[in-house]
Amino acid sequence: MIPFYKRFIDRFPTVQTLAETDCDEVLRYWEGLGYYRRARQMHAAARVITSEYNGQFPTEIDQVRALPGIGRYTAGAVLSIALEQRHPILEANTIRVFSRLMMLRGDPACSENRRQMWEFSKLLLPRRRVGDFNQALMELGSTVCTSRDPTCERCPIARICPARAHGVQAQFPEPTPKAKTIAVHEAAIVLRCRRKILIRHCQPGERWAGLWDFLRFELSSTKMPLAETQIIEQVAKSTGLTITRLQYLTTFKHAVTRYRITLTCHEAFCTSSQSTVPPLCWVTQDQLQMRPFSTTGRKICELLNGG
DNA sequence: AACCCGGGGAG
DNA sequence: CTCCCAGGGTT
Repeated sequence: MIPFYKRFIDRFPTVQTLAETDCDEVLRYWEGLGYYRRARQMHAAARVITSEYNGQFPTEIDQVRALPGIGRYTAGAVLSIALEQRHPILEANTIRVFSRLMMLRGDPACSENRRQMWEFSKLLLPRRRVGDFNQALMELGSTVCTSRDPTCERCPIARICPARAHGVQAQFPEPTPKAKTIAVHEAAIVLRCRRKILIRHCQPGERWAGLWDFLRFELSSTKMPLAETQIIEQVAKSTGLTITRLQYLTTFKHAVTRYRITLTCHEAFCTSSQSTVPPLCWVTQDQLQMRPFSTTGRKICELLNGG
């Protein structure tokens, strides 16, 4: 994380720098971190701060919360830590601490329990050093009041913890019922024409919006040659281009939220590059490194470069 | 209120 | 492999 942070701050030292940069460039510096929406939202927020607040980060909680990508937690954290304003926070670490201090039954993620924990966090809030207090709560959850095997012997508030008093700290927080995983098969196609490769700008609402990707489709079957037939059809349908040769490259497995994706990568060739319009774009192999890709997209780029 | 998003580190 | 993570937005 630290190298990413340093590189990012070096390139975008101020809100103004961030605001005047293309989103593509910002995403390139974010590439590999995941949560790409956050990069786009931070970029959008920088533009709001420049246009609406004369480049000065707002100090009213409602103004801060109205910024793209900033919700109740982030607004409270920024204003309490940076400006010593008296706002509570609630996030993964403090949820765990509170679930033990409150002996909270049921899924801590459910809305009623969330509401109760926000109320609890308000009650706990000190009059002074709110920022330190909020950070200390998170640090306590991160280093002492841990998810598995909390070290209560080292906990500064063990004496007021009812879960500890009853010796039931291991029963909290109760596990969130987890959605079962779904197996998905996808195909990525590196489509070549002369010296160019076809890539696609992922659109708003799609996964990896704002990033670039190779042609990618969901497959109903991985059985050859049925998959090949699907690929040829899908390429024709989405680009109007006709594949003259299709070759298997490799297979990646990766997980996205509850999906377990098996991605089979192919190389394909066509003789005409006509009638391809945005969001499609033909680029040379060298130009691939200028564009932000998801991690799987970048793996395919590395494959092409002989990685 | 339910659901969506990404990837890496730890165990 | 599973669990976990300094959440917010959309529907």
